[in-house]
Amino acid sequence: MGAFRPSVNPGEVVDQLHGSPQIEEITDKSGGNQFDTNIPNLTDNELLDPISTATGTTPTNNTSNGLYPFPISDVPSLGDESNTGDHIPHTPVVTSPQPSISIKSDARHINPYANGINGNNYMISRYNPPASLPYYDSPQLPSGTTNSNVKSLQFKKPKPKKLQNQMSGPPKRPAFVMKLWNMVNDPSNSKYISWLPDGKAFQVSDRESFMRHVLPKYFKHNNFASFVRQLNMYGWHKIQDVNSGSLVQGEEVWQFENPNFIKGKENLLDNIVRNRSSKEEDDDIDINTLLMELESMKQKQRMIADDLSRLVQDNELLWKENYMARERHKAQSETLDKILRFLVTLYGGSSKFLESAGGAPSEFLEMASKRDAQEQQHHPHGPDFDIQQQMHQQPSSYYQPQNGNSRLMLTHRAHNNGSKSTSRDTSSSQSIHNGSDASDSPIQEIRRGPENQNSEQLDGYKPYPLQGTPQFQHPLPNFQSPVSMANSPRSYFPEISPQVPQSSVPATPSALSSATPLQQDTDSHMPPEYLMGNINQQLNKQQSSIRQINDWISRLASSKLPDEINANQQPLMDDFRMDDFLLPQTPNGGVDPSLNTDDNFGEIYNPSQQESNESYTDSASSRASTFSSKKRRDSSPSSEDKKRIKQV
Amino acid sequence: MGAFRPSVNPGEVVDQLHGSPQIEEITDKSGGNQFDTNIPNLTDNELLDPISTATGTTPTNNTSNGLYPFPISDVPSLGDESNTGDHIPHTPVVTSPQPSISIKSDARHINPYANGINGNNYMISRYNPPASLPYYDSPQLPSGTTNSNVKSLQFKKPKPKKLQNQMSGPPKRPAFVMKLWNMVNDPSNSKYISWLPDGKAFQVSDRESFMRHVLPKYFKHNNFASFVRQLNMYGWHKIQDVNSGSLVQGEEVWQFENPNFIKGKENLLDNIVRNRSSKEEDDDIDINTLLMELESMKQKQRMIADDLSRLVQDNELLWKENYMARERHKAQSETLDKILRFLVTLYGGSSKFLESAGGAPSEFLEMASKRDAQEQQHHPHGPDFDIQQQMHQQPSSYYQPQNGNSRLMLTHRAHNNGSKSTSRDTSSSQSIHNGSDASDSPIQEIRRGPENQNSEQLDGYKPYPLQGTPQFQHPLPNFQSPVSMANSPRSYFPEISPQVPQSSVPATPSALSSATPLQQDTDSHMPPEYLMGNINQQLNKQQSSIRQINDWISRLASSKLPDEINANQQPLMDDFRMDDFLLPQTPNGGVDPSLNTDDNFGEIYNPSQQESNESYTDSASSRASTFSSKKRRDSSPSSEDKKRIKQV
DNA sequence: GGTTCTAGAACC
DNA sequence: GGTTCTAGAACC
Repeated sequence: MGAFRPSVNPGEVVDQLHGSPQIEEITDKSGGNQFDTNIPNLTDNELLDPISTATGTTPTNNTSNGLYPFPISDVPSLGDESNTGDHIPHTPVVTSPQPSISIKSDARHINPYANGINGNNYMISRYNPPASLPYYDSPQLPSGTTNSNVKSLQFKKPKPKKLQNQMSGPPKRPAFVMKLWNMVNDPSNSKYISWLPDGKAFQVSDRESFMRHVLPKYFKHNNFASFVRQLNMYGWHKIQDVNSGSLVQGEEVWQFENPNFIKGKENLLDNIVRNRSSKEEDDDIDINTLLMELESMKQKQRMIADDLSRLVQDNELLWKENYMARERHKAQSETLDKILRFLVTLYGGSSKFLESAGGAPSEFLEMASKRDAQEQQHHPHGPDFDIQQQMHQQPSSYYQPQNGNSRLMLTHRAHNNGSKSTSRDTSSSQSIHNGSDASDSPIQEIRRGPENQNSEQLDGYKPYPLQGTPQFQHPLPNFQSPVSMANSPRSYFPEISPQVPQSSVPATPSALSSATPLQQDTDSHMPPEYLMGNINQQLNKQQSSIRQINDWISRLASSKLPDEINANQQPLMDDFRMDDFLLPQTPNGGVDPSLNTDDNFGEIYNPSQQESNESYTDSASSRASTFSSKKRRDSSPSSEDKKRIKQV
Repeated sequence: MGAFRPSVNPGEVVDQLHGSPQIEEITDKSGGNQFDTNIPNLTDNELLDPISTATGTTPTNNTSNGLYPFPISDVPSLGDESNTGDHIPHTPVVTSPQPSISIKSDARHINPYANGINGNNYMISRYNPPASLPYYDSPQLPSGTTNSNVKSLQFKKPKPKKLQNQMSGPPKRPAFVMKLWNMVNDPSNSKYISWLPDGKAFQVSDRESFMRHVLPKYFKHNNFASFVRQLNMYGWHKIQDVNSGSLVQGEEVWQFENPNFIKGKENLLDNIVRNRSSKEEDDDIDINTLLMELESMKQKQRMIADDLSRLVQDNELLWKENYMARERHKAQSETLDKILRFLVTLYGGSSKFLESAGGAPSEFLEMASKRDAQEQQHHPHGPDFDIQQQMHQQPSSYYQPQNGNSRLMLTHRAHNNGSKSTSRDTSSSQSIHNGSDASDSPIQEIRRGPENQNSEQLDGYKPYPLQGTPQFQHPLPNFQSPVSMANSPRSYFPEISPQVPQSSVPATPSALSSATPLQQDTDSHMPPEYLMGNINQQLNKQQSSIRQINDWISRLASSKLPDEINANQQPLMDDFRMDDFLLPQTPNGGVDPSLNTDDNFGEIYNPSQQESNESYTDSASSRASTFSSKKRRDSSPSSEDKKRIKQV
């Protein structure tokens, strides 16, 4: 049952506020009155018939203990005028003998029985029932009614209503409810308080008389305001009386209704509960948990931001580190190629050597040049992999992996543009070989693509393009940029993550982003196994290349030398066997089976990569490992070894 | 002036609540009274002398327009009993002629004038003044008084009090305040409302008479409750009367005080302001901004966590990538060393070559073996660098950088333990050279330390220890662990960040950590320039090593061949000049000056690292770059070159 | 800003 | 849970 909101013209609503019932009170005049107003006094009829309530609470005649200072025994002496008492003492609960007007209305808080000029002249109640109140679930509540009490609506968790029926024993009804129930149903009070004809509300016809004659019988006070406070506390609401101010009949009424306080339906009283105070748990945890949650989140956010900052710095360094590792690798590869080519130049002319080696060095070189191109096809994303949409900031610049070796490699120009200051700042520490700048130039690539024609100017560099693949020409963003992933070079390496979302951190942290983040729905992270597979593939390729080089060297060493030095080669090869270098051997001369695993790291990692002069001495080690100490002694360029080689 | 809290014994406090003044009201009886109570009626003396208020509002005799339904003209007909009117109409403002008891007290909210039994029997006011109210800044407020109204205390920003004195014109005082001021100061109302003797409060002696005779003259209502509501709204507070219930004198009093409502001090009225409603801006923004801020922070935190997760994955991959790049580099270095050693083996015996080359290869190798040890001293943290306290999870296992090349290198065993499944899962894709497992074993290190004796079993591997430096034997934590930095391998590389805090993200996100995070105070991030400097140093070392190798090869090539093939070498060297391989040259044969920058990336990066078969053809490129096409043609192992070499 | 109905809060 | 003082909220 909700508050009825009749759609009357507001202009037609007569202001009846000042004719509405007012609060009155009994004033104890037994001690004398120094003022000139005469307070009517009452007979003691009603006070001699206290009605026991559900809790059995009745007023006591205790005036001296201070707990109930209002003396019941004083009431009879309050005045000298008797009520025109027509009430029936101690009759059982019956329906109100009041004249009944058979107007039926669902409009609660509206008094249809007020003797007003216009029965349709409704007064709109000011009470906006909170949505959480269980007795305000009525669809009659106009949709336009909004409750702006944010605290009570938004922060109070709806409490599960405890079902009284499932409790053992009779339901415990609040004392006030039972007092009121008895009060209204007692015919002896019908002059002062009575049911409305429809039995859905009660009215207090004369506050003053009610206060004096009825209230003290049930409560420890005769304060009408306290009575109203209790009514409100238990869910009653005043019905605005449209005609209470007209005073045509001279009747002022206070009418209260409660959807669970219906004449004759005592069981409904079980639904009447005292409105819980906001003090008990709800409000406190609401506001305090909010505060704590906010503070906790702020702290966590700071810590996450710190982690993020560290990670960003790590990442920045790692990208650079990777880039330079690639460069080192490349430089070494070039050196290797150069050496090989030099050896080929030395021995390549020997057709006899090539045949005896089982393969032409030129073939190897040719194949080696192809190996990265072959690796290209192992990439899950081909050259046509579409990452354009990820690059709307720099739509025409992205890194296209061109071979396995340069998978994470940044271009020179891009890197220079992105972190020029960093590299320049630290370049002062590198001048170890200064004074010979011209000779300090790095090793240059031998094989060059046809388009690398302007590499003499650094900024004009263009990478060698694969056919049909766009080039990576634009600078990378500055690595120094803090949290945002948008500036991460990750987006330039689509083979790591095919879906690189833009930065999800809003630019203005204080702005509550009404737009939902875009990347939340899909987990774009690449499984590490995938990338590790790539890396391992590259590693395998790399190892196979090295293996081939060593194999070639081995064949070169074991086979006949070129024609020019062919005559004396045999003694050398008897003593210097390249297999000793290339294959790990057990002490008994066999191949170490423990090294023949498919573990990549086991294959490539050499734990004894220690730089020490002792490793070149015979007293270095006696361990029976891959190489026997004898073999190691043989491999060291000792004078003895050189001597034997020289014998060739 | 705050609420006074006398420290009386609570047991001595007499409950006077029910003897306190009550709310009363005028009931219009002009239309007849159907009830049996007699309401005293009033004379119309007072109503004929309306006092104009500050706003000039006076009740009108309008009974028909509905705006002021209480008819003033009806009042004279209300009753038949006259007040014992001793008031002076329209006299100027004078002090109350009431009998004055010269009790002076600072105890506000306490009625010292109540004719009680015990003047010290104070009633404690229930009003806890909010701290934000400007008129409750009194130090008299007991410190033990706590206000649990969190909303009003914690979330309402203190509004700067607008200074009325700085406004132009006379201060605008609220109408209610002026009405009350006039009301209390009008001697004609002294019977009903008057100053207390000390002039710091006023009292309403007889509510009923006051409501009937005074209120309508100033307000649009005769509702005492509304009057009290206004009083509360403007900062008045009821003074608890200890003797109001004793009724010894029969006098009931409603006494209200306001620190800025003092008899004779009209200027204080400027300080009386209506209590701002919580509806206006403050409460709404307080609670709504809190909600919005919370939601915004949650959203941002989700997004930051996503970024963090991505970065962690990136980092994980990059660490592995770096590790394997190190391995590749090492394997290449070993290959290079092997080739060189082979060459030394081939040619080292020739003392003539060594002398002509200007340096012994063994010297180079020796020096090369020292170079990383030399780099070791460039590390800012020596072997004694204390990172033990960062490793309390694995206190005895950390990575000690042993040389520059392995700066980021993980140990084999550690890596295997950490990500064994990953490497195993992807190892199936590497069996390109399967069928020859024994021969597929990786290249082994030639130089071995004395302690690498059990490397035939992979798990028993021990790295070669530097003297006095602890070994890195324990496995690294799993890289898969999500956000926490504690599991980052970063802590194993102290040269990157000397202070690696433990994870700052609490394990239980919902727990509001009372402990402050440890790492917040100091920015432990390493400047990138520092690490870049290290990297550049390594790069320089690496480059210088390669330079030396090339230099050595160049000398080797340009010098006389070993004795055995010495006779025919000269024609080869005339055509095959290693300098062409090693130094970038301009088309005119000079060294390309554009490459002689101190830019590290420019030094090491070779943009034309494209693997293509075309790079071996003469038609590959015509760019005038580091190598002329002629030189490139020369460098390719063409049959012509071989032929020339063969001529040697 | 005023009036009314209702709820909050403190104390009993 | 009851009583009292005060404040909130809606409407005027």
